[in-house]
Amino acid sequence: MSKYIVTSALPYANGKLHIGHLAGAYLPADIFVRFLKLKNEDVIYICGTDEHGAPISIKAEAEGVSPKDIANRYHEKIKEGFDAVGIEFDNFSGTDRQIHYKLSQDFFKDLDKNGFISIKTSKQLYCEHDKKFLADRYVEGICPFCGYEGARGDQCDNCGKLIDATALIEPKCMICGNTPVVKETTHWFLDLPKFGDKLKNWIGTKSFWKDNVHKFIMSWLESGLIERAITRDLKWGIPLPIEGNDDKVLYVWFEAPIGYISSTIEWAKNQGDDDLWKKYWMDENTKLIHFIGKDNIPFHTIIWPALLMGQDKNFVLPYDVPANEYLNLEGKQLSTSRNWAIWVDEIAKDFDGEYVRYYLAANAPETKDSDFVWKDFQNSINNDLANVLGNLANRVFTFIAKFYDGKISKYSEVSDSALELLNSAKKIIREVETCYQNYKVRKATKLIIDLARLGNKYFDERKPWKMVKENKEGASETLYVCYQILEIISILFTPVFPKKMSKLRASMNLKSDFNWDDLCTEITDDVTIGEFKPLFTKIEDKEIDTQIEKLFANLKSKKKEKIVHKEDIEFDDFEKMELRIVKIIEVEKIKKSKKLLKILVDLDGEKRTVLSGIAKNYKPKDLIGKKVVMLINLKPKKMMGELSQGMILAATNGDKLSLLTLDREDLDIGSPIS
RNA sequence: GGCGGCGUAGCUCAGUUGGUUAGAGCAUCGGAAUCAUAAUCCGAGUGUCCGGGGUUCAAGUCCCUGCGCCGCUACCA
Repeated sequence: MSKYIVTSALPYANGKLHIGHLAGAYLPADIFVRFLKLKNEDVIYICGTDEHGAPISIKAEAEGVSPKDIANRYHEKIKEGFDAVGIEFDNFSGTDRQIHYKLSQDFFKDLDKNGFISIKTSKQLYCEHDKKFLADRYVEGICPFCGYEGARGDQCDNCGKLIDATALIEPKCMICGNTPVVKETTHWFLDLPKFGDKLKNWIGTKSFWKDNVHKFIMSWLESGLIERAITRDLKWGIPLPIEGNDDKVLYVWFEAPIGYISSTIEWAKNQGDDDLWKKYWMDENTKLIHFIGKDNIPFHTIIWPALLMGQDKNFVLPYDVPANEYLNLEGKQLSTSRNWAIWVDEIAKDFDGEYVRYYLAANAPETKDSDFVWKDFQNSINNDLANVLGNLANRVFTFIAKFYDGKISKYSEVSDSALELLNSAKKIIREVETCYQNYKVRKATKLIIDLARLGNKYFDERKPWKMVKENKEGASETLYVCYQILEIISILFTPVFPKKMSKLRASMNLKSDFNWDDLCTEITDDVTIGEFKPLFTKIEDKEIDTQIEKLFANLKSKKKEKIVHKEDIEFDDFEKMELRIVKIIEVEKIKKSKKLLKILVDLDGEKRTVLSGIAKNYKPKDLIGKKVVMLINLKPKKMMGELSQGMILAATNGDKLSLLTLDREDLDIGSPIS
């Protein structure tokens, strides 16, 4: 028997969980693990929060608490979210614990000793007031690309581009507000290219990996591996284990995946056997399976395996990395910043957590992005669960109670239709098993609901309500067979509905200690049913309408961004700008660009070429003849091989854009603006 | 522009290595039934499988091309 370590991506401890997280990395893993446990496999399910990095320490400083407080707070919130929907880890740790510190430092030391670490100096922003390097989010300034004022040191929130902090215009230290200086700093790099061949060979053995994962890795490998910095100038994190460098910490992406191991070590200690973790991590037969979202593919298939390969200890390498695609919400991509999301704790408050499990399982983004649609959520629950499965259970139970005082016996003769049904059930059992084994949760749920449909069909065909009047014995066969079908479903659906199915089994007076093999043994005893209440209650239209309203209300409330005023300027400053009316005479698209238009304008005889990023909002032919406002004396700039001599003014709001035009057409070209 | 993905019934999607008359659920219409949470069951379907070309005895599936949409990326003076 092989052992399994199943992990889900470590959630970052500075925010809550939303349904996209669940659908991608947690629910599929949880279902897989519950399935393996049903099969009595030796499996541990490991996770924990990722607690270091700049965003957490910045939030901490903003709130005047310690980073640890932030990490602890969200660790608890995230855990509550998981509990609410029944995601059950064998261990849920965090990366700010001693075990993890030591292990991460050991990882670094081994890599260093084995020649996989190099040192480089580079330029970074340094605040002389706070005496520290301003990594990533510790600095804000004007985005060199879009001009957005709140751009961070690593990325601009407005245009989404990655930024080299030294390129920021008017950078400001987030702590004191002073202007930082550019200073050299030293960083340690992981020499990824040295692992190139080894990685290629290893990945070559992974032909069974999901197609999307394989494609992603190959394009990464082909574009060439580069050395990657694994240290940061921060206080919050795991200190670099090299003397005299206590101002450096290991970068989160380096240490976070090590959390899978340290969480397992913690688990072993809790089990009272400190070395137990080695039996999993150091056995080459262990199947290490990482469930992640698609954004995590390179880390888990290239960098993390490289880290493992560079160790003295023989750690097992990932066996499989089933990466899921994204879950959209009502047709649009989930977005935390725009508040376009459904939070796990909130949905679990309004609906049964297992409804959420079912819907997300039935719509898992396994091969492509899928969509969470509230109306569809309601439909799935009401039709599949309440009407099909719930009703099957309900009609069988009430029938047995009503006509047989809650007790029926094994039938003596089996009808053809019963045989047919039981054979279909056997086939479905095999198919469901294959699906679970291959992370195909979506198909598994569909198959099980199909079985419930077959049950209803069989019940209708046999018409026990009629037969019971003439041949009570014969009618009991139908009930007995349906009872068997329900028993099968109670096992098949346990990975998805652990609670509901155990409730169902309790009503059926079935043993609470059961496993997958029980699917092969037919019940032959008399059965007595217990107390029964409907398994699934329907979701009313009103409830869904409320949710939809809430969703859009959130969106609106977030859309209103505060207007941040700029510093006052002198009239002279304004006078410096030469703004004039120009007429557009020729427009053509720049082939290589989606947004840029090349515009030729007439400035009272003089002609100028301007590039403008308005191709998404205006068609070239609609622009010709328009009189617009242009900044004339802006320094010319080359873009996409063309020289732009000025800037056409436009108002923007999100995707909307409008050129500034005149409300009196008779004004001359070249008229100044003042 | 580069890389990747997608385009199948009104809607959400299945469609394995090319192989009979292209499927499921929902919604719609008609019927049966009354054990059951008005639940269930049966029947009816509607399709230029995005367009065009090609390979093949055979294409939703493979190749080329055009269009449309999405994601990442570059671009936004």
